[in-house]
Amino acid sequence: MGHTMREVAKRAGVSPATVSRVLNKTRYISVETQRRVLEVVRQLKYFKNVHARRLATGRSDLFGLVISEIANPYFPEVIRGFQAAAWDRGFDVILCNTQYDQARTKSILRKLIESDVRGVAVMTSSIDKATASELIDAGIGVVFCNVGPAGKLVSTISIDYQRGIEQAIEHIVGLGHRRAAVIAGPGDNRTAITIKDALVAGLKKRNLNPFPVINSNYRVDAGASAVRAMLSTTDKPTAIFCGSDLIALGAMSALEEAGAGIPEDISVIGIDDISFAFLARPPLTTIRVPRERVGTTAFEALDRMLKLKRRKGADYYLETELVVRRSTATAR
Amino acid sequence: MGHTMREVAKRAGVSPATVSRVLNKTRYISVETQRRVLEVVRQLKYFKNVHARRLATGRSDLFGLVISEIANPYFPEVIRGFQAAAWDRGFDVILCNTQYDQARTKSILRKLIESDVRGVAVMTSSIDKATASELIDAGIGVVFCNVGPAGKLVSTISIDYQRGIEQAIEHIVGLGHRRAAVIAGPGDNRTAITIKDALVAGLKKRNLNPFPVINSNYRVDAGASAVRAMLSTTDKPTAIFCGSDLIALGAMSALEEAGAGIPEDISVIGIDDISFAFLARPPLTTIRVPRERVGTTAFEALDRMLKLKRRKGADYYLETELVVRRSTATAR
DNA sequence: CACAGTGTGGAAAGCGCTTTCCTAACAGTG
DNA sequence: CACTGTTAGGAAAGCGCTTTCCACACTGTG
Repeated sequence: MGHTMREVAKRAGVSPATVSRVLNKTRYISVETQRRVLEVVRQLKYFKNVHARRLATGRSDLFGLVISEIANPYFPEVIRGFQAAAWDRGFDVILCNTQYDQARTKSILRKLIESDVRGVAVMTSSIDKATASELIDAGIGVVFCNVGPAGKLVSTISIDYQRGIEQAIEHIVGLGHRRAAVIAGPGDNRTAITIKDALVAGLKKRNLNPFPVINSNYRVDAGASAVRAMLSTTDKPTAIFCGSDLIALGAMSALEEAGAGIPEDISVIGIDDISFAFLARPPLTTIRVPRERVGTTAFEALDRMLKLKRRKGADYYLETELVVRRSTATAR
Repeated sequence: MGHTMREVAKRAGVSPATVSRVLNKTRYISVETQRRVLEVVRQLKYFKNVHARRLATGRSDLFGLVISEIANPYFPEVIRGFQAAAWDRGFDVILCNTQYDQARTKSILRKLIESDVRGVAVMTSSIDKATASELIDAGIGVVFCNVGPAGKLVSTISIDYQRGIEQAIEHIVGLGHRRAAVIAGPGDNRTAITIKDALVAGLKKRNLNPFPVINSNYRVDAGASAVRAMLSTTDKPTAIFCGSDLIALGAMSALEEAGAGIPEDISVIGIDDISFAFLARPPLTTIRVPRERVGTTAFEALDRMLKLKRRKGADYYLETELVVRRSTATAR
């Protein structure tokens, strides 16, 4: 469709090599020749072909970012962070949603390998160890973000929920609550389990033996149905810890429907601090996860790992912290 | 890094051509030969190189999707729709955020051309006609989604806000409201202007002369400050039309802070029906934009246009409809 | 038996770039 | 003046695939 370098070279009266060198500034070319070449490039509206370039250089400037579902409000900031970090260093990113679908995930992985990406950041638990090793075998750097197995050759980003959860429980205990419930995320999700365990352990440590944990999924209506189930029992909690902000928002809407006041009757705490958390009514008290930094850190982890001659994974930890808003108050 | 087709061919005792044909099912190859080739492919964990392929075939299987900001909740479903449609037909998509930055937009455009994408869907108003024509000159299909100029060689997707807005105004009038305000989106945004004009015209037609329109931006706190300004005047509206759900959510939170009941004192209506609209409290009455269909339609528009030998843009219209929830009620 | 048709596979010419050598011209040095 | 260096640029060999053209071996037909 477009023009080729050879055409540009001919019109400028130079060799393709020279054109390449001018365009990539890869060697000094006399000012006059440069001018001629650039002039022709402008006239012809020439753009170099990235596929040919990648083939010739033998290395790609691509990174993959694998998430589960783009509509999940957890991801946008992560994506932004990752992309920004990659762009800053002249790399491009291929964004892939698994949509929680195994077959699709397989085919995504294949595409990433075929695209010869340098590294991929995996943000979804739907990739298992075997699948990941395909990447590693292909010489591709891998970083798992709060999912999946650590390993000699993969880096990991771990979100330390511990601290935020500690703060949250202290906050709630300090407000005089004695009966707390936990609505956890899906039972097959590593992050959800970690959070649930931390919550339960923390509550037990302070002798607030938690209500039976309710597992839900991350869909927006999951929190709602969990709450409806909870309210149908006689013994009601005065505080609810939710495995994500989405669950918390669902819970809040069900609580309101049931006529329970937040925070007068029941306090609600979420996790993530998605952008809507502070727009909720009342604004949601939540444990903030530094999502944009998850993205940038993931990229940097890859970048660093790939620079090592003897490749070796590293582990990164990111802190969480409690953000107190108005969905929590003294127990009545 | 990986193996090449030649290596596979040698180990399987065939020619590279045969390997290519087996892998792409591009010609019948005897079952026995196929088996041998595939066996070697498995042994070697061979993956074909997509850059070489694209270079050899001379056409790419890539489409570009240009949005402004991935954290804007309007986009995720659009992206999902576009990606899904592309994947279904074996194409890949390059997702680009302009972040409202001109320089960045320039460089994105260049990258898309260099990547030899077949078409690009533009969902942000930060690309002007001149820039778009660079794409067209490069033989790339272009579709504008509710932004930018129509033209001989570009297709457009237009969201028909008219109908939804009609319904919304009727709804509000039917509830007995006589004093309505409009908080519009940014004044330099084509969509925002369209919506504002339609709202104002509709209100005037029914003799509800609207309050002075307040322009805001799409940031989440814009609605809030608009409301604060509005409430400081003596004459208060009983209904507020917001240029987007985000603005509406901001408005609601400011109204609550100011002690105004929704919907008892003031009804609020948004536009978009983002996924959080129904989680708001009260759940937001809003004009739904079929976002996923915007994405799929955009892709189909490109696909169709590119199939024409004599390329020619077409225009597509997508309907909106009112979704009544609980943020609107009879005027008091 | 000659011939066309068909089914299976190989040879080789690119695709549009990058990059390694080379070369020619010129300047600087002892 | 012979030499070494340096500087600006060209020739050409790929990068790893696809695809056209060709060839060979069969089969079936008149």
